[in-house]
Amino acid sequence: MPRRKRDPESDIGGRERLLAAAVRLFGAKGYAATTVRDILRAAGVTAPVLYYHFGNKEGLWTALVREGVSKLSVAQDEAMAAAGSAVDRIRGFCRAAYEMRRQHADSHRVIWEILSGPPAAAPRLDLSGEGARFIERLRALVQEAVSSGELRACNTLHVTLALTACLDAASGLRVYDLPGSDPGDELEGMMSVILDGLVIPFE
Amino acid sequence: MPRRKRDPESDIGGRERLLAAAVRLFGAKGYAATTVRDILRAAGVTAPVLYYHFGNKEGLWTALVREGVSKLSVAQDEAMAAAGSAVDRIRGFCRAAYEMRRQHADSHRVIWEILSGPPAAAPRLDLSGEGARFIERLRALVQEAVSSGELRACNTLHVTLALTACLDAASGLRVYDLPGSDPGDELEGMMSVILDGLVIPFE
DNA sequence: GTCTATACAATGATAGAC
DNA sequence: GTCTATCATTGTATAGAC
Repeated sequence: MPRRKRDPESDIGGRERLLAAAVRLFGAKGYAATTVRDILRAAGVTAPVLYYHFGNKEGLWTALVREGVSKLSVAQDEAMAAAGSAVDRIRGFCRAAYEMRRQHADSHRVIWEILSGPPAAAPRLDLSGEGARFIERLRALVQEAVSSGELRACNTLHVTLALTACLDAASGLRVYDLPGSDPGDELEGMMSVILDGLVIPFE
Repeated sequence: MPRRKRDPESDIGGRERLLAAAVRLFGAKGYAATTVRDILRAAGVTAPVLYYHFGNKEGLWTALVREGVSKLSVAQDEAMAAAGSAVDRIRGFCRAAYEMRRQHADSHRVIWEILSGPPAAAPRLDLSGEGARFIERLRALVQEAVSSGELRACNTLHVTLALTACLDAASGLRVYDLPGSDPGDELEGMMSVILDGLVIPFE
């Protein structure tokens, strides 16, 4: 029977305590600015617990990123299976990705640091496969909308990249934030700018 | 007559040497991962030079950001004064911003770390004024295109934000980079997706 | 304005008991 | 698996000579 020392109600293991604390701190301060001591204090454990479970600071970071990537990719699978018109599914796909990023904001920021931060700021983890997979999936939906005649002929790659750019902009929480604006509304508006311009008008 | 010790051809002062070295390192590794020792070694000066000119590490960072912001905003002023149709000027404005970011990639990454990086990764410097100014300028061009009848009526804010999102995506050097793709071409393509959809068609 | 030399706190990590 | 205690290294920053 495990000891119960710091948290009377739920006695989760040190491993999980560390992961939970680390994602918050790495998400708020980035890899380099987050110290092992910070994490230990926030998790309420001592140093050997971290080094026993993860080997070192980088091991904890790596475990965290893997966990985050798998969580965020779940939203993709669900959104792909949705019903509705192709354009509706494009919107739903982006919306789902946006909501997932909001819900797991810390995980998203950790991944975002790898993707968009300085090249050598954090341990290098190759996430290009995940990024490419996201693009491919969204592009398939765009292609579907063109094939079905919902959208007019266009460069599907550029449409996909533009949609992704808008999604990333809405997901990034502080860039260009204007007073009294809601990122969710902005995402809807930006998607409309792109998609409405491609809808085949009534003759 | 100043001493000439490390650099036979151009004997610039320690202050400039530090700024040049720091922008490279901060751009490559971010604020926290870049150590004062790194900078000193790269600049070929000793510690007191840094602390004499900038007070501390954060002072050097701050000076660097201010320098970068003013450099990057020059491109805006020039692009605003350009001739051509409103749509051409929108494209030119984004193109100029993109080129400026490429040319001063390190400065851009330093600023980008503040705008899109983890909230507490680097010393907080309020750049919201610069961001808002950029949005306002681009939006004025979009509004002009609508007023002149080049573009159909639309939500100018959302169009502006979408354009900015595409610009930022193309400027971010590693996010979703696909094999054999050129960010400059992608920017052109994404701008076309947005603007061509808004062009008023011939009846 | 720049150097040599150094102070001193914070960092990531480990040994060994339990 | 987790604790106490500690280490070696690296971090930012300064004193004082020139």
